[in-house]
Amino acid sequence: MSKCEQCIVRQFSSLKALGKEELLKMANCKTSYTIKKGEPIFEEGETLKGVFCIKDGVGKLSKLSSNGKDQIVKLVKSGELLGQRSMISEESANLSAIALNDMEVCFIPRKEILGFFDKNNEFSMNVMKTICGDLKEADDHMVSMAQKSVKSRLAETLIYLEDTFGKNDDGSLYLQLSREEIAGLIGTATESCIRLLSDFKKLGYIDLVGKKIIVLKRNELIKLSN
Amino acid sequence: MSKCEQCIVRQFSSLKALGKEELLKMANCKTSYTIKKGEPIFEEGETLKGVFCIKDGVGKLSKLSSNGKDQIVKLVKSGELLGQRSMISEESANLSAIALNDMEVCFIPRKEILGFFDKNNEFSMNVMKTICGDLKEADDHMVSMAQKSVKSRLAETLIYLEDTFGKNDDGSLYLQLSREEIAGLIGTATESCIRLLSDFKKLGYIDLVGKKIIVLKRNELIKLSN
DNA sequence: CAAGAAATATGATTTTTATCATATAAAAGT
DNA sequence: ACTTTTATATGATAAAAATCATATTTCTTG
Repeated sequence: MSKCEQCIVRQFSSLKALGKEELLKMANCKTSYTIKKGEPIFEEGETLKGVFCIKDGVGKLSKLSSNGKDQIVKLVKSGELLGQRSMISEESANLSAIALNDMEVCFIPRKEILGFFDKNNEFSMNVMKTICGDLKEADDHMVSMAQKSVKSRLAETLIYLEDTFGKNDDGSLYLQLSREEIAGLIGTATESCIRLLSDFKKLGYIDLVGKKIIVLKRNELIKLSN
Repeated sequence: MSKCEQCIVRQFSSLKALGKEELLKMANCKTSYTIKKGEPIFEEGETLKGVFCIKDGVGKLSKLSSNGKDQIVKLVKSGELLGQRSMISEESANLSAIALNDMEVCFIPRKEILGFFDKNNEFSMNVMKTICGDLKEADDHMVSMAQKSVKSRLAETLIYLEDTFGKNDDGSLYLQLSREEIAGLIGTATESCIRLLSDFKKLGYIDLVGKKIIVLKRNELIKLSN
């Protein structure tokens, strides 16, 4: 069993507020495991028995719409906690969390987390700030969805993917999503997404090499995203 | 100066967790005032010096999109607190709050609110739960925006307005919004909104009497909203 | 490595939605 | 009460996006 005390990703999450004793106690009751690409950490409607701390990998939080399409609400990466909202609201999960590549996560039981809320005010404040950040993002995302064209949203998303997950040595976006996933992220039909990527390529804004996407003219994409 | 202790709407907000002493102290430092229809409580980008407790009336939280249109993110009514997010995140307001009819609000200074966070754990938990609720709503709203047609969203919104703000004696929706505001709520062009309302009327689902909207076939609207 | 499956790509067409134009009705100011 | 302004309504058209069809490419798996 690895020690939470030495875990680097903890520093990036609300858990950074925990003291030595709390960390030792947490290390004793946590379970860490691997989730394969495409597999769920939890699914919409599920009752969560604790929170998940992402040690490595990237996942998507998505919701199935009544038209059968999967809308990606948020992408999550190492350092983030999943399931906080369900702990606080005492409700089942509103979104499904699915691994986009192989992930390593730690599960921390509900009881432990609620204890931190009670005793550690800094932890509570950190969680609150995270959720407030999520709310701001969600509101902004909503306005984008409602007011911007699919083309703008695609441009915006490519910039977001570059800024958030970085690039490989060959300049391609580190996070490789399928066209369907990109479509789910911007809220459009897969074909429309593919078509617009082709358009961007023809304009010389990006290059497509297999599944890889290389941003060539960042500034043009930024212009389009408004 | 009215006493917070006897204020009914307090019971519906996070402030219900406050004790007698805290209420007396708050009553001393709060300012209550009236906001006329159409006037702002605060605007996007503004630095808030406290939170606003809505005593009476309805307001909209909206954001100006880069295309010049106003997207309504949320409607707020009596009992709700505004500006909590800004207090916690220590950021300027992400949304504008504008009165949809004459409103009465109380302003509670930042310092006072932060004190409650420090000392009153129940209050903190209440605020957290509220924000978690907002986040869930925002996520759901986002999926609607991205995946549903304008027609579905309009039907959904009419049902929401009926359920949330009720009806007048003549059966018309209590909250009278302009067509432009309804359009801002569902994220579409004003003309499209007007046209669809006319369609619904022709189908016999609603009736339009001037600005008033009367829901006639609730079930048909619910069907449409999926 | 070949065959089948899945993902990507592109064309053709339809549906949805926005935009522009203009008419009519309601509200507000003088 | 009448003019001006603003909101609502509707038609015509254009643009955006979805859908259906069908290649082509890439990935799997025996």
